Amino acid sequence: MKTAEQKLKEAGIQPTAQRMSVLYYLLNKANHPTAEDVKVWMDDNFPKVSRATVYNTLHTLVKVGLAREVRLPHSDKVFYDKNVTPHYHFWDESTGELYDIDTADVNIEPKLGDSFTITEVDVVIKGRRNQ
Amino acid sequence: MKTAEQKLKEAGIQPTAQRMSVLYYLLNKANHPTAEDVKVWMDDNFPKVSRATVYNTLHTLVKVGLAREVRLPHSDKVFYDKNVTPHYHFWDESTGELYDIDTADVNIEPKLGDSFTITEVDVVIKGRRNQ
DNA sequence: ATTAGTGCAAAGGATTTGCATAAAG
DNA sequence: CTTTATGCAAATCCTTTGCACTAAT
Repeated sequence: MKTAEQKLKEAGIQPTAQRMSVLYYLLNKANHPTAEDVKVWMDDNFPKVSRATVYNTLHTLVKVGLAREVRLPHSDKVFYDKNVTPHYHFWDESTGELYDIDTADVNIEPKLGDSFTITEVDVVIKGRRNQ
Repeated sequence: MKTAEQKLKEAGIQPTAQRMSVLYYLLNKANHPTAEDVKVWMDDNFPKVSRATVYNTLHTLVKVGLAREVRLPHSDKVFYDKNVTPHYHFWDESTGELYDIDTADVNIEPKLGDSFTITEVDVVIKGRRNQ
């Protein structure tokens, strides 16, 4: 398993201490964190980061393909997703937890006709995880 | 076809001039407007409204079931939808236009297993409208 | 008279920006 | 030394809040 440092190097950006920590958190500790979640974790686990660097870092990770931004129907905040492959989301409305759903687990057949060219399909399923 | 005034009365709220105008715009002129879109239109077509009243009115319309809030993957803003029945959205990424999609036009079969209870499925299809 | 609705200005939360300092190539 | 990254504070954007004023019931 690659380290955050390795991933940053492979992505062609400097593996600074801040970036390594943010990416480590995103990959190993967090579940779809917001920028504020990252900031809070960094404040507890890193000598010192500014909010600007947290935002800069997240944008950089998105730009180099190590993270994705996710906007969800239930919130105005932007969430960051370590899963950069196509997938859907399940949002547990009682806990607020967000789960990834494999595209294979949801069969989707849009019949929109020739006048529409589809480039992407976003799906968010709301509900509850039982028991 | 019912007037905005009739709809407001039937919804059990006072058909004030501001509310009638906002609802008229939403029903007959706008396509998924933001609060700011409403404000701009009101500034051009109504003697005087405050931003607070625009927001209050939109929230009220949502509360009484005459509108719905929509949050989309491409924007941080909240959009208001006159279509309060279940439906999906198509977002034209070259024009920014938003179209409603009938649920019948997208066959969706989630196979999530017994541990998930689904209450709602949100779908946003991105692409281009041809020609 | 009470309640409901409006307007204004101030406050709030999330994110971005400008610029100065620091670190890396 | 030239570029890249970080930090801070101020600014911006969207939305909400508090409170006074006005209009309905």
